[in-house]
Amino acid sequence: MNVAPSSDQTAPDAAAAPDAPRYDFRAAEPRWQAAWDARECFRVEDEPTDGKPKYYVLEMFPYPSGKIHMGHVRNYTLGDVVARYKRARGCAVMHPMGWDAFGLPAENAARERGVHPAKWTWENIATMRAELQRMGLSLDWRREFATCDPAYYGHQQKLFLDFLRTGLVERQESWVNWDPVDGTVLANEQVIDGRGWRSGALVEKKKLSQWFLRITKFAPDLLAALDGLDRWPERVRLMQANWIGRSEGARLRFGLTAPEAGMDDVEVYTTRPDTLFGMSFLAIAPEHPLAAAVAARDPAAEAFVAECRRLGTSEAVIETTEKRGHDTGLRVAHPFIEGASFPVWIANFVLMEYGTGAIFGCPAHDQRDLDFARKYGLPVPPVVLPAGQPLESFTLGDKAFDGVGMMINSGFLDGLEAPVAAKAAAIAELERRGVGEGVVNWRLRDWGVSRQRYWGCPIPVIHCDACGVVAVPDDQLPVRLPEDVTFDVPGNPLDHHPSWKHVACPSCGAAARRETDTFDTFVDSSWYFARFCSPLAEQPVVRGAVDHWMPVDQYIGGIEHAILHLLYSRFFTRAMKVTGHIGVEEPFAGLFTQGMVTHESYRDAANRWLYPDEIEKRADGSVVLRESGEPVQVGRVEAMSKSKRNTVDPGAIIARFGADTARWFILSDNPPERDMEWTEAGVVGAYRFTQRLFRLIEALGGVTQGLVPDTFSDAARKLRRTTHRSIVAVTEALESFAFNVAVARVYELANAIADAERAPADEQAGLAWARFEALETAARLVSPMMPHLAEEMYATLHPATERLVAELAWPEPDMALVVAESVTIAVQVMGKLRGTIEVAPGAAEAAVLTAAEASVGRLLEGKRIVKRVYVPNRIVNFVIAG
RNA sequence: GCGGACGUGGCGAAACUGGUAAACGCAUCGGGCUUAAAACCCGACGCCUUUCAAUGGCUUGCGGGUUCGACCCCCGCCGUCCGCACCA
Repeated sequence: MNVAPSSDQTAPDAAAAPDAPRYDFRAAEPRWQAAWDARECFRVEDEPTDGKPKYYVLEMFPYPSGKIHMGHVRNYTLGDVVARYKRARGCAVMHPMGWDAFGLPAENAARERGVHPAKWTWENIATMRAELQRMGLSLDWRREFATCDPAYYGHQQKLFLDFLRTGLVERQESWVNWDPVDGTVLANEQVIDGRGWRSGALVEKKKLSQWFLRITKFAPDLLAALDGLDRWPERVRLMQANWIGRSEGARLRFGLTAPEAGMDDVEVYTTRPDTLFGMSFLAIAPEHPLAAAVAARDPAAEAFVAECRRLGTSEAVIETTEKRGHDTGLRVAHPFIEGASFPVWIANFVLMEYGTGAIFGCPAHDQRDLDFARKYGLPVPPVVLPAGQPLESFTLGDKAFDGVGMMINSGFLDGLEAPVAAKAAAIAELERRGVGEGVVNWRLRDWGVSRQRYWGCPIPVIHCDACGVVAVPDDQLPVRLPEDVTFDVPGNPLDHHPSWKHVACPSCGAAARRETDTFDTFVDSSWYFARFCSPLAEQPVVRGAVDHWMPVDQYIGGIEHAILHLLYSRFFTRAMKVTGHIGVEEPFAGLFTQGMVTHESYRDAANRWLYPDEIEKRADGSVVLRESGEPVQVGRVEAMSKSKRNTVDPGAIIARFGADTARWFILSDNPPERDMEWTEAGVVGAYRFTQRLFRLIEALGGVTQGLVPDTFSDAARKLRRTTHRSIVAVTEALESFAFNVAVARVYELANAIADAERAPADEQAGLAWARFEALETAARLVSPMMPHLAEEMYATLHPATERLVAELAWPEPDMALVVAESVTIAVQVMGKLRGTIEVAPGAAEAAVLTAAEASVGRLLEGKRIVKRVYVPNRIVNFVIAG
């Protein structure tokens, strides 16, 4: 705390003090930002003709929630390093920024504080834009847009209508969380312990007719194409593959022993038809039509179904709730076992959305079924004997067996291997009997995009009693949100609006109603990357521009988007290809997912959360309240969140330490894919380094770079080797996203420069020149990370220059200087390190072995060398006997 | 519950393709500069045994395995975190 830049640093007397030369970020950062602006360093054209290779860097655009947070600082710093580095490498870099501006928080603000969502959003955008600009990001701000602007969402409506005409849109029914008191649909996050967050009312599932984008049409391709995304993290591809969830199994029909409400069988999907002989019951989802039929005549069943409805639609909640069921009294016949029948249960863990909404329960070989069977005392007949286990000793406890084994108690399947061989045999038999067939099933569901909300893009259709659903004609786009809405009544303001929804049918002219639902905000973010290529165009995208810039070469954002946003964007790009808007199928060629920013959390004696600003860390290690000196409990390090008050405001950090310091620290501490802990000590350390680098320049005493000297002292040669090795090392680190390593290499270079400052008098030959070279190199190597300081360093070294580091090419290493003069080889005996030897690089094997043997002679005395392992330039290992 | 990841000194971490574990930074300690403090500069710093010392022993969450050699590959545990379709 106490080493923060103090006010005296900018005070006139301190600035005049000859012994306190300081890099003044407060003056320098705005000055260099203005210089970049004036020279339009970061501008690129929609359809450039300069022949440079294109490189599109994009970070996930922010939701304008109020102020930027540290996650944004991390995200945009990472992207900016890439953008600046690639620019230096000769690419034409497109690096745009915009606003994911529709969403629930704006509506919450309207309801809680009476501020209009548009006003709230645009004010937030203005604040956050200014904050981002203070970070010194190399953005082409001319491309900025917000998704809540009709100039953006009107084009989105056009895309939707194109999808509609192409058969990529469908109306389907689906279940939503319904708050009966607020009369509104709730997001899963708004359902807390089964109750609406605002009203506290018990939430119910309700069926609504909604718009769906047919992402399932592309399921096979979305899965197969994952293989080609070789610059995506493996774990993201895995998560997507699991989400798409291709499975091979069987669909089969179980005949009811007595028909119910006109239904005489139940269709089931299973991935394990081989375990059919281990059936114990059949279970249907509470939303299944058969469940509704039973509930209509059985009050107990109705009560159970109603209770399940209160669970809401969250899969996580459904699957973690205790498994419960209700026996309907109905029975189904077994497809293979003559005369056998099984009870039909309604079960709260069966999902209507997956498969057919009905399963057959085989408790011995499925954990959920086993939990259910144990609870209700249903039989658990085993049909797969684990490989290598004797039949007599095989019993089932609380763990279902789902591994490889041999079929038993299974009629014609006995002796076959489960699951693969037995599965094929079971499907063949189902098909022969005509009661079922082998199918491929997908977990992926169509994408419901209807939201009963105001602050979103209106869905551009009109409902006419005569004509049905009619598309809004293109020339009437955009369908604009009305501004005069009120939030004092529950429900969707668009629906309450006195006039907005009442329109004439475009087809027959009769009185009709606008669709009052708006789009899921994921729609907005599913094509913004394409819009950035021609943000002012009259049509959604311009082929010349998207064909040039797409795909995004490097996309950067949080791991929390690993599935939905990325999958929707991949789908949308494919859909836009079908409708002719774009030529590529994959939007993001390269993906990097960053970790979260975390911080310690603090509470006072009464267990109330405290902001980091409210506490003070004393030298003795105690932590107290700044105001009162009362003790503070230091809690876990966890993700920054408003509720735990463990947030640090980037605006305040930048004001105190400067943008470069914030950028440097956020890059320096961990690998960017990992969570990082924001600490006061870390920022202060980064700040000190900015000053140190600048001091090293001033220590040169205004030397300018003359001709290359004829001779270099050992010290000068050593520094030059470090300089050129640093270029190689930093370049490699930046290329591989190891920014923390790049930072470490810069520290090493700075240490080497400081060492050179202290070289003795007889080592001065060429040393000043070498120091100049090292410092200029340092300025250029840090420029992607600390761009303002880099400019200031460069301008100080070259007082007459007009050039900006932002316009310079990346430094090239002199490889002749990089090669080592000698290498250290580890000498091991039996794999244990026993010594080291110095040899010339590439020395002959025999000579190295002789030297190695001599170096560990004692340990080899009286022993027989069985084997000599020799790895050039690395190790020698002697394996001995006796 | 299902799916995905992560685990190395006091702390954040580094370690190429299986080849000297701990680069670099933070914290701490010692010294210099200073009337003094801060800042700054120099040095030490994985753990253990030992009076000292190292050319000693141990060490990458835990337990096994493969290998001349394992943070890295394989098997089994433990712990922590993220996602689960209407938050963005």
